[in-house]
Amino acid sequence: MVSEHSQITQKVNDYDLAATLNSGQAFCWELAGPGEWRGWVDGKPIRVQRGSDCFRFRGRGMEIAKLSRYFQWSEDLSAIQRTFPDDEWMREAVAYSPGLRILRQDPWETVANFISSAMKQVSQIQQINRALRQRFGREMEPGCWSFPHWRVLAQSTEEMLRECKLGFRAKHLIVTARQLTEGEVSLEKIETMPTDQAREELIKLRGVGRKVANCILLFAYGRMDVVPVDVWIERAIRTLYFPKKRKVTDKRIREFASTYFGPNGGYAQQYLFHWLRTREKVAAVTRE
DNA sequence: TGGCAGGGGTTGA
DNA sequence: TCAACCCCTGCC
Repeated sequence: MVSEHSQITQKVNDYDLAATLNSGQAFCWELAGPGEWRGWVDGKPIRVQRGSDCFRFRGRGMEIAKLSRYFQWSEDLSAIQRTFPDDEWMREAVAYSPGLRILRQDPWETVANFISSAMKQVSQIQQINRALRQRFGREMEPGCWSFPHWRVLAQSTEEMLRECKLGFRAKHLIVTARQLTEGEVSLEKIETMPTDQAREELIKLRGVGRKVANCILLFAYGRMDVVPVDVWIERAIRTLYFPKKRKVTDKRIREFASTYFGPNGGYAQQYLFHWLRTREKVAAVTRE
């Protein structure tokens, strides 16, 4: 028996859905219509639309607890923002998209996405996510394929993964899928580990280095103090916070990132990242 | 239309 | 510390 589509309306405050879904943390969302997004929560295809003070969800078998955990609308955003450093750049980044949130995503899909992300742009990571679903996932609704379990990818071949536009990352993803299948690393156990230990554990996975591990900790395990330093954040820290110093080592940048932005540094980083990326796009479009 | 540089990172020497 | 990895995109 196929359950019917249902609808859930949830009141939300301070939530910029577009910025949140489009800020390089999740790769399974696409615009389905004006203000309506199509994507996945808890392995189920859903649609979400922003009303004036609410979200309207449509889908089959949705659970409010799962939606709440994924979208994190209960987090007190202004309390989080109050922990950010009070400087000109942070103020500008927060003012640019004040309702930007950090989602709580499925660990495995986050691992796979960020292994795929090495030297890739957001749109390309989205393409890979889609290709993996179509090639290896289950069709839950016409045109909607679930993200494949690691056991499925572990049984595939590097060649098959390369057909999903993974390039040299295909090797990394298939080895990681096999490591998980063999129980070499447990994504479930990481949930309760202290952050440093969790990071070491994630780095055991092939294709996961420090930056990718930090993304996984922030976007899948809710470790809000973890700041992934990618080239955007590195560039931002160099130009915004060390404008006069010529030689600032990478180590110094990482140390600065992990202390300066405070107990919710990962959140702060996401505001800077989104502001820099889209501001540049806006500048490119409006350039005379 | 085609050639070319370069990219949100990791690995292994 | 640095080249190699693969391929898509944007630019000329």
